[in-house]
Amino acid sequence: MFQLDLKSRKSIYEQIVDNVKELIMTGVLSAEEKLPSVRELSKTLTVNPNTIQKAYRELEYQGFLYTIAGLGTFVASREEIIMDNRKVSEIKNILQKNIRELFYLGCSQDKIKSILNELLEERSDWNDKSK
Amino acid sequence: MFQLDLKSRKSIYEQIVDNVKELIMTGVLSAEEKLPSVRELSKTLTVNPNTIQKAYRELEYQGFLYTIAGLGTFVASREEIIMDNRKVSEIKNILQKNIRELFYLGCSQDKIKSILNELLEERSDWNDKSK
Amino acid sequence: MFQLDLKSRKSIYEQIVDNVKELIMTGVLSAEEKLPSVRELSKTLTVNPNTIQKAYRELEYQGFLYTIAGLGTFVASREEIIMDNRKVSEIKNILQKNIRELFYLGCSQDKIKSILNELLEERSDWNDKSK
Amino acid sequence: MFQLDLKSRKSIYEQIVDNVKELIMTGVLSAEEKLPSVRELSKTLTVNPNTIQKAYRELEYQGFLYTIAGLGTFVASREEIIMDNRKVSEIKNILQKNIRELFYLGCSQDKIKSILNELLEERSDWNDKSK
DNA sequence: GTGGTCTAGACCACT
DNA sequence: GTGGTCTAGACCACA
Repeated sequence: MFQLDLKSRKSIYEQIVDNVKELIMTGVLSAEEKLPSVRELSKTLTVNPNTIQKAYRELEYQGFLYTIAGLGTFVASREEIIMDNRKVSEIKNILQKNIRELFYLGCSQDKIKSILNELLEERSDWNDKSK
Repeated sequence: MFQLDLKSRKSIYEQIVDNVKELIMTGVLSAEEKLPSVRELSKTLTVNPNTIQKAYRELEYQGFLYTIAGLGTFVASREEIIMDNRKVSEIKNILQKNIRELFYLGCSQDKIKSILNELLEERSDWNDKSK
Repeated sequence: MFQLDLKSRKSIYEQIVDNVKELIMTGVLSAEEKLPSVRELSKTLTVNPNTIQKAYRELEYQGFLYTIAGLGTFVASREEIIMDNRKVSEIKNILQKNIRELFYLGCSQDKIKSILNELLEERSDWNDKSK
Repeated sequence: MFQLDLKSRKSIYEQIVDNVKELIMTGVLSAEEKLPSVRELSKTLTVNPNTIQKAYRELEYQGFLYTIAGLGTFVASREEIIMDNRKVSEIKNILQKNIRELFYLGCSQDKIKSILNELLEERSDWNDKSK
């Protein structure tokens, strides 16, 4: 499914959150699909079950997963995710900070534009895949 | 100089790092300018001096500041900051992740484009200021 | 009859209990009426029979249903339900807690009053229906 | 501060959440006030620190507390709490369910009204206290 | 000192 | 089998 980087300063559960989120957002995991059980993924990644559960719960809070106790954990359908304006402006701030940093590192405005366009194109790609 | 948001989940030292970086990148703090001393800023922000110390050290490590013992801490000139390709691609990853999330939250491609353009425009603004 | 919300954090058997209780209390199911058999409801809701069984048992315990072996499960007549003071004060506590929360969430006293009145009115409605 | 009921089917962390919420909503704990540290409360209640932390985190998610790592956990000011309509209608459902049950238990409409009024009055009481 | 993360392993309720 | 809770105890980063 994915691999952990134990050397990263990111905590394990955060890495799991990010990886699962990416799998969902790129369409590798599709709506209503069952995720590996807590114990199963715990074995696969050789990580404590509590850590997996923490990650799954965080993803639930963020609206990406839902859980049926006794049955398992599933990918939420995209319609369930509420267009949260606080979240959007939070992301905007992160983008702003990073674009500034790119500039300060010496990237020209054109280079930055081309980077952003590239990222937008890639978005279209996996958007098509999920069709 | 700037204000801290104690209710943020960001750690205090991280907020200081980000704020100082922003002041430098937007040209509010210009090259060779002296920063407030650790003790001074510690009083201004009513924050533990160790926390300021840690933030300054981090900024030094990232190349934004330099310290002369006995004199103080100063803003490094922009040329000192190496066009670091690892750093650039790291930022690219962050941008990618966040653009994906915007899309997944329900933003249309056009909306995302307009957000990015807005951020690029804003960049031009303070680019002019720093001239 | 009713639908389950698998994405709810409520357990399935609890949802069944609540739904059946509601149907009884609003008069949709009337006294002495036969409920679908465990197997039948299990098919309708595509839910494990054990889960239905557990819900029926709970409703029996609470006094809303009674079972005659070999015949089926039936709605108890309202007189069977004892005016249980412990139960009443328990509900009072729940109401108190939730009214407090409404207030704390920023609802004005008037708004809360109008909400409560609305709920009382609605009560009169289905009270009439059951006549 | 408060006591746990180990016999309750409510989980320990849930009891802590409810108790702290009540203390905040009744004004016993006021805005910006520091809560006992995780370890401290853990000793007071003779409960594992992880359990306390889980409760504090849940309260943070709900907007009642905020945390500064290394400093402690504090009561959020009421203005921070967003009037969440989903939450309000969720509470409305709970109220509805319980009012229905009161009626079904044999309470007259007048008795229910007087109960609700009593609860609204009590609200005014501690509202005054917090002035 | 504070909270944050993680492990190992146990027990419970629900499906 | 599934997730949910809890304990005991360790280690880390931050203030």
